[in-house]
Order: sequence, then structure tokens, then C-alpha cells
Amino acid sequence: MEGAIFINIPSATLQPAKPRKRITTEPPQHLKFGPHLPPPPPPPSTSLSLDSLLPLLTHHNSPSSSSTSTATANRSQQRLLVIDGAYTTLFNDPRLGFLSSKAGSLLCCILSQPLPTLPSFLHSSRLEIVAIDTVSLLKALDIAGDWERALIFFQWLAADARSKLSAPAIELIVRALGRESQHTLASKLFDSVLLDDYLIDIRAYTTLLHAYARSGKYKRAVELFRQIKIKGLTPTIVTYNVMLDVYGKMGGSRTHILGLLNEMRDRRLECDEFTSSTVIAACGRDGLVDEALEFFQQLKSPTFSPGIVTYNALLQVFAKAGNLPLALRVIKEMEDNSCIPDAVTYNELVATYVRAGFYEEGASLLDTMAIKGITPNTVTYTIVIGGYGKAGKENEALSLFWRLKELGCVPNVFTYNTVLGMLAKKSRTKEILEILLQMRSDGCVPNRITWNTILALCGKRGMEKYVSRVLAEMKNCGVEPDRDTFNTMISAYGRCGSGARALKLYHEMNEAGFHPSLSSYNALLNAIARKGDWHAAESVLKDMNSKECKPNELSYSLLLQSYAQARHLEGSKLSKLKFMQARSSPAG
DNA sequence: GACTGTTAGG
Repeated sequence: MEGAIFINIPSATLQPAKPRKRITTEPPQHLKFGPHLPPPPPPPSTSLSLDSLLPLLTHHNSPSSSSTSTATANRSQQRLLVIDGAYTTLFNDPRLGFLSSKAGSLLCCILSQPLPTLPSFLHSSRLEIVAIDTVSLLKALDIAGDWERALIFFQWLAADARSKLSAPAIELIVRALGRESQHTLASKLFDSVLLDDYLIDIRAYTTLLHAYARSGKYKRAVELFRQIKIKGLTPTIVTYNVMLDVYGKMGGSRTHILGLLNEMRDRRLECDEFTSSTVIAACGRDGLVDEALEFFQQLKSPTFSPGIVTYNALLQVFAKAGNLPLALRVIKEMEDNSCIPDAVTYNELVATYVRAGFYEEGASLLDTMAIKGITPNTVTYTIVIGGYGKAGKENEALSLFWRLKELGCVPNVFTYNTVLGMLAKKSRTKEILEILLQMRSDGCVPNRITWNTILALCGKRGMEKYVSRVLAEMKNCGVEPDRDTFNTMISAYGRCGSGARALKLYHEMNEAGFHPSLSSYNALLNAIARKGDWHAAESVLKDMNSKECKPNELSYSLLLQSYAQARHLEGSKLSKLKFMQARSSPAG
């Protein structure tokens, strides 16, 4: 039993500073990985009724969902009350003193318009609007705290041929969207509004770069940064920090990051806590442990000592690399430098233990936290629940999940995905429905990973007919499939033995513009191997070679399987050889 | 007025 639980410990961590000694503090009853046998799991239901599952996933998640519009309608009603009753409050606001009386009455009309009819209202009032100072009206909407109407007004101005946008108007809307963390909206806004004709200030550019970074549009951020320099503006320390984050999240950008750090040095900009944590996190994503450590050592100077975020980022680098001794050394150094570990520090530490297979020690860190006066949060519990799941203690995981709220936490989409993934693996479909029901009543919106998990569940015999329906519902909810969605679906068909459907999806994936990854190819080979269609398997391997995707051990083993299935002896011998070769050269 | 670190599947 124990051997099975600890099978994942990387050999480097087998003799860590912290051996498998028992934690002396008794963990609370609900957290124990007790020696007792868990109750036998309920028998998996033979089929899952999609008719009961899909409504649980679909009711609340489209971007223009009913819940959003209800909330908007409520706000709008509240605003009307404000306008009808205490109309004067807003206009007595000294911050609106700059507004002309005409602009004031327009502001009043705009605030009282329901969002959906606002564009047509603006259109019918365009003569009045163009006669006033539109920037001041935009500013008033911002001060009134109504960024949604400000955005609609801005978009109307941008689309209206005779109105003219100005740099202050752009700065204003960028700042408002940034403050509201509407990064996706901000980044989309400038798909239609061309920025090239305007010169906005460096702070607004930085906010926009940040919006691109947060919505994953890294190439656009890089391009905008280039434009900023061409326009002759001087990036600030914050601009550099954002760009370091962009390159860090893109991955494989060591040279660019070093280039930016050099530029900063040339401009005599000192690294701050943001710079250091961002650069270290970037090293961690690329697995550059030595580089992270070197950068960290160079950082320390009489004028700069690392703060908690930097230490946590460094801890994360070692944690990801599975290096428990180095991770523990970071904690020690923090304490020596009177930098008090916080919840994030402990969450990373719990995750390190769990990742290394030390589930019990991970769970008992909850008690260490309690002793140190650090309250475990949703992230902590999500990690521990995931640990129980990995240890095969699904019932403990579930009971901790159901206790979360009593412990003062609100499960988030990560928590739900952890539990759903665990249950999907064990095909505990009845409980999946219960969890989805809870997810809905918590108002937690399923994301792409939730949908992919449900798609993976369709890889059960007899369920392949649901795959396309789930995909359609997913799209209907505004969640776009990604490469992993296709991989999941190909695997699902593979597990059901639907080789033809898997192949069809593979073509659809290419048509949708996603480059197949090694796992796509292996999923496809898996589907083919079961049928013994070695011709198809050979052509997949040919395709891999042409796309410069190196087949791995699994790929050759699946090719071998398809030969074996068809009793093709010559092919078997050859692929056995390739399989052995792949095994001896672990790259790829 | 802007910026950083933790958790989910494959």
C-alpha cells in the first residue's frame, strides 16, 4: 500500500533534509491519512445521463449570460432610483464641477439608459453629443463609477465618423478598464481602435501592456512595446516589470529577459520587488533553477533585500523542480532574514510535499500553519484535496471538500476541477452530478478545464456519442476549445475504440489551426492501435516526422501494438527495435 | 493612476 503511495518520489528527494519521519503533531481527524481501509468506492454507474449533466454545466456561463444581464439590470434600476430620488447628489459632487449644464443633462440621460439601448440612444442624440466636450462627459462617467457606460460611449465615439477620439479619452478608458481588471475587454478594444495615430502617456501604455499580458496576448504586448520606443517614450520601471512578465509567461525568452535587464541597467533603473519576483518566476517556468539562484544571489545588495514575494517565487522554482532540500533552505533563509512566511509560502510548501508524494506530510502542514497563526485558505485546501485524490483517498478528499465552507473557505474553479478530475478518473458519475450541482449553486463558472474533464469522462465505453454534444454545449457557453480539448476528445474516442472518429477529429484539429502535439499523436495512435490498422499507424508516424515531432517510447509501443493486433511480424520486429532506441535516448 | 508569488486536466 505505502509503496504505491510513495512511488512518485523523485530519487533526488529520497534522502531529503526531511525524511519520512512521522509528524508528531496529531492532525485533526478529518485530515488524517489513517491506516484504516477506506470504505469501498461505490460501483461506477454503467452510463452517465448527459441529460442530467449538461444543464448543470450550461446554465450560467456564457459571457452574456442571464446572471450578468440580471446584475446589470439591477444596477441600472438602482441607478434610476438614485437619479429619481437623490438626483442632486451626483451633481453636487464637487468632482463634477467641470461639467457644462448640457453635458450634465446628457450624463443624466446616459446613466438612466439601460445598457442594451444605450448605443441607439447615443446615435439619436449625436447632434447634442458632438456639440459638447466629449472627454469631460467620459471623465464624468468614469467618476460616476460606470465603466460599462463609459466603454459604450467610448466605442460609439470611436465608430462615429465625425467625432474625434483624443489621447486623453484613450488614457481615460484604459485607466478605467485597468482599474476594473477588464483586461480582455481592454485588449479587444484596440483591435478596432487603431492606437498608431495617438500618443498616449507611458502609464496608459503600461496599463495596456499589462492588459495584453493578462489576456495572454504576448505577441501584441511585444509589438506595442516596440511601438512605444519608436514613439520616443521612455519606459518606466513598471513598464519593464510588465514586459519581463510578458516574456516570462511566453517562455523560452531568456535572451529577451537578459536584454531587458541590461536596458534597465543602462537607464539606471534599480530592480525592485516586482522585478525580482517576476524574473525568478520566469526562470521557474522554464525550469532554469541555476539561473534563478544566480539572479537571486546577485540581487542582494546594501540597497535591496528580497521581500516575501521574491522568496515565495524562489521557493516555487525549487518546489517545481522537486528539490525539497533547497525549498526548505529558502524557508530557513526567510526566517533568518526576519521575512515571515505567509499563506502563499505554506501553500507552495504543501504543494511541494504533495508533488513529491509526501501526501501525509503535506496534509499535516495544515497544523503547522495553525500553530504559526496562518489561516489555511481555499488554495491550501485545494492542494490537500488533490493530495488525497492522488493517494487514492477519494472519500477523504470528498469529505474535506464538503467541510470547506465550515472551515471558512469558498471553493473556487480550481477546487471544483480538482474534485471533478478525481471523480472522473474513478467514473464516480453520481458524485460528479452532485459536485456540478454544488458548483452551480456556488455560482462557480465552469472553465475550459472543467469542460475538458467532462469530455475525458466521455472516453468510457458507450459514451463516445456524447463527445460532439458536449463540445457543442461548451462552445455554446462561450468556452472556445483549445489544443488540449482536441487531444482530450481524440483520447476519448481512442479509449472507446472509435479510430475513425479520432482520425476525423485530428483533421478538424488541423483545420482549426491547432498544431498537433506529441500527446495528440499518441492519442491518435492509441485509437488506431486497438483496431490493428498498422497502415494508418505508419502514416501517423510519417506525419510526425514530417512535422518534426519526435515520437517517444509510447508512440513506438503503440505502433508495435497495431502490428501485433494485425499479426504483422516484420513490422513488429522493426518497431520493437525503434522502441528500444527511443527508450535508450530519453529526449523527446 | 500601472506591475510580482500559490491551487485544476492533458
